[in-house]
Amino acid sequence: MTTEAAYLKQYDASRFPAPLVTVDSVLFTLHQQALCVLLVERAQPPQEGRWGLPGGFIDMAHDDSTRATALRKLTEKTGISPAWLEQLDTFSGPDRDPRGWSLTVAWFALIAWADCQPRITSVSDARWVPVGALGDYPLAFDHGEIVAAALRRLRQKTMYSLLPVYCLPDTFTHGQLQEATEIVLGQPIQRKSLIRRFEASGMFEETGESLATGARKARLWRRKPGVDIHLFSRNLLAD
Amino acid sequence: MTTEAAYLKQYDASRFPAPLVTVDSVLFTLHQQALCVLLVERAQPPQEGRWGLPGGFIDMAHDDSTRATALRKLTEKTGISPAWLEQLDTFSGPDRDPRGWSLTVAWFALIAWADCQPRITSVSDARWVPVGALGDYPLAFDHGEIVAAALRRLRQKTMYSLLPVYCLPDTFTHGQLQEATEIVLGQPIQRKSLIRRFEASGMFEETGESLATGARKARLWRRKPGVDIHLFSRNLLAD
DNA sequence: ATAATAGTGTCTGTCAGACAATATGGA
DNA sequence: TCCATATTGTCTGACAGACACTATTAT
Repeated sequence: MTTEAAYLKQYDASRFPAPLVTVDSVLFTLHQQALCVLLVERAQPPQEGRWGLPGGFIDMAHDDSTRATALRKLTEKTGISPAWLEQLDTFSGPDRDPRGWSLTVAWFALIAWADCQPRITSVSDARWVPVGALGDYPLAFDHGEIVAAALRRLRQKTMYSLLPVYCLPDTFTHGQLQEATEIVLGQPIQRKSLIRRFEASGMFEETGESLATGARKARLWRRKPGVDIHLFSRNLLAD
Repeated sequence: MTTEAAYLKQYDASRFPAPLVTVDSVLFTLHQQALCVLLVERAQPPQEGRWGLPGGFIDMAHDDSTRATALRKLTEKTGISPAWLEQLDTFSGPDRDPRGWSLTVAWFALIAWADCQPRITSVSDARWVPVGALGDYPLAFDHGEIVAAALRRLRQKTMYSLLPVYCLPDTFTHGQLQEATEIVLGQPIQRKSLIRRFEASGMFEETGESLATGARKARLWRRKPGVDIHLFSRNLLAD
């Protein structure tokens, strides 16, 4: 038996103290002109009754990675996979969870409201909360900080990509993307600048359909399958 | 006793299986016109004899966060704190470590070669490896992937900030920053563009001294204390 | 003086901001 | 037709790329 094999045979991870590891996600969507985040009411201690991010422990028997854990937990709540999912950061320390030294891997996700609305309303412990109304929800642990970090990431990335499309349904108009972008950034943007980027990105194709929202019909677009997000070399709203 | 307090009293984290958690850092520096990464030869199994990133387990009695773990491990090897330290990503899964389901929090760090060189040469198991020579070093676990991710982060961020200054000594010249930037990006940049950004960043002040490297003396600069890194709204080398 | 490196001036190209002009479709 | 919204045209400004030009210092 090699040294390596002998070592592994006698190795017992449970002999060492380990931090409490969780995976939490900040899932955003857009609904009624507001940026919303998915919160879950905690049914068990610790912090029973407070609101928190959807997440939980890694299921080592089934999860391939913390991404899988995040997806599993989000799918339980929304019924579908988010259109966008990226790792945000980790948050750790001896005091953030009363059970002891803990570490959470935080993920940042986007989804179209229409795609998961039926499931959310049927899950009574989950709720979409407009980010402006977060003050009314006492958040568990350091989840407020995590949401704040996710918001910064979303806003920063919206400056140099068309990330808000991942909050829109499969087909959408320029106007919907403009509205989504303005809600995320919290200020109006130049439609012309957006459309220039939209063309330059190479990410989209026309469906041939069009949508009458108010006056003139607007063309409908979809994301080209298999095409990655385009990052621009300049920011919007550079000031 | 409240429900919460009762719950915490009976809670025993060790009853639940937990992933193996480590903290690893990718520390870069510049030396002899090359971008180098600090590697450590593994003295213990698993993967004894292979090279890996400096890192290890969280010391829950002393580390306030995984940042503290990263700093502690880096300081052991280099003798000083890195000039730049940010979280890179986490890497996790059942197969990346032979001991079982594991998760590593990866940090990305920069330091000036002169600031830690004496210590490194005296620590026989640590070595600066030029990134071009990484092929000669069989890396443990998925540390090759982690280094690749750190390199992408470094190069991307160099496009919209003056991040390579954190690889320079306390005082430095425009020429040294240009050289550092060119080594990181792997291609020449316009000195004029760099100096325009240097001025606009507001991050630096003259020392009053100057340095004769070859011909005309160059002014020496230092980072203004307490001033954060400046992010530009456009990339260099946008193409 | 010459060479070599430091530092400046300035023109061009790209793309975001601004907003005017035109197109379309329903009432 | 008229209005609201969609879409396009085009001018301006900021800033990176390019490169010529001037300044300084060791030899």
